[in-house]
Amino acid sequence: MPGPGRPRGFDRDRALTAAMRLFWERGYEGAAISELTAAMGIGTRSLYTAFGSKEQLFREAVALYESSGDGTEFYELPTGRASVERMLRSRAATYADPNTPAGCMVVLAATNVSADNERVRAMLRAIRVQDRHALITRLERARTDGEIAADPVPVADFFLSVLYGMSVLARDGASVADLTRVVDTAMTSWDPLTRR
Amino acid sequence: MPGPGRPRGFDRDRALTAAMRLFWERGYEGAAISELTAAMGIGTRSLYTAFGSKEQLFREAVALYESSGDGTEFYELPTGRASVERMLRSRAATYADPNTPAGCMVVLAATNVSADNERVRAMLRAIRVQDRHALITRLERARTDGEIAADPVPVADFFLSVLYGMSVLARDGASVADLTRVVDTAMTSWDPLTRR
DNA sequence: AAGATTGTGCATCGAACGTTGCATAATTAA
DNA sequence: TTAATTATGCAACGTTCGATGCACAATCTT
Repeated sequence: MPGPGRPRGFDRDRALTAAMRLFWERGYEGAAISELTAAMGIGTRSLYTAFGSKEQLFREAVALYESSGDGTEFYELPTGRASVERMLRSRAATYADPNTPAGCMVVLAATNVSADNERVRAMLRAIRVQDRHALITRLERARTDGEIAADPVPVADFFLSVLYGMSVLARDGASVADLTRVVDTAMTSWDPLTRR
Repeated sequence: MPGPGRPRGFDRDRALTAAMRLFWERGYEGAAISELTAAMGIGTRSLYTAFGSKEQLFREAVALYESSGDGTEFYELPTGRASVERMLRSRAATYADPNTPAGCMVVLAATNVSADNERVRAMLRAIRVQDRHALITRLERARTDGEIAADPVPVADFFLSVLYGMSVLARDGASVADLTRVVDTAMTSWDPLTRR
């Protein structure tokens, strides 16, 4: 259903994917419009007609990033331990995947930003906070199930810390095998959590 | 020993400290020269006369940052466990100190940069790699001492991951108490490392 | 065929970026 | 006192940033 008007001369989804990759690699401010248009294979005017502004393009890119990766389906696994472990291993594999930029876009793309773009930074933080609460919720269930005895909040923060740190390690060149071993070590912390 | 010429009209160390704080908070590219001069209380020309360029100012700021925090003296503690634990607790306290910007400058100030400033990013990564090898060296000693049985490299990467992740948690608002609990949990991974 | 609507290329906008030239001020050395 | 040397304020540099005005192209609707 094209509607009236001249049809778009490029594939919007492919262009958005290219923008996502560049934002992922360079961060919000590190990716210039001129670089984005080059990567997307379109002109400046087409970018603004199709996406509105750099910030709106970034928001769409983040939404695509989130919908591309595995969501929160690991949290439906029967045990808290399996949920956390699956989450960490899945992320480790994508963070160090040589076919995509290293690390997590939500963690890295706006860690430090100029005063003008604080909104962008706050947006990514909101996603992290939301993900944190999803993890806390899963760990609370693990406690009511009698699987762990510890307070879920610090446990969640511990595994989040490992998760976030893996993004930096990946940026510094860590392989999937390297990150997998990090997860192995992190999971040895699980058993002590079962005891009060 | 002033030497010839008009004397500098400001305290160079205090100005550098102010620059360090702004770089720490906003990152290399996020801190504009105009903001730096405002924070340092000097004019543009004085900044360039005294420090040469933005990149040189940043390098001095990083050097100051490194010399300000505690160095690697925890690695001289008798056990590997005490070394690692002291390092993590010390960093946790500074990362969430309300009197300074949250997190670690070396981790956060150049995680994503534009193509022009890749050198700055590489410089901070070099520091991280160097710190990583200091930790690996300490853990190798722990193994030869018979304190741990595991391979030191993945163990180092695990604790580094926790460390790096704490910077992100601190940026998202974690308190010293929060990070301390993260360290508590991380240290429960130590005992399993002693067994093969 | 005519009108309405939307996309694209070109040129360019104002603002901010990091940086510098120049005249002048303030000091030491001769 | 004079010369040499360094610091500062002012104004501006060239470049890049994100964003836009406008003419024209290409489609749907009537």
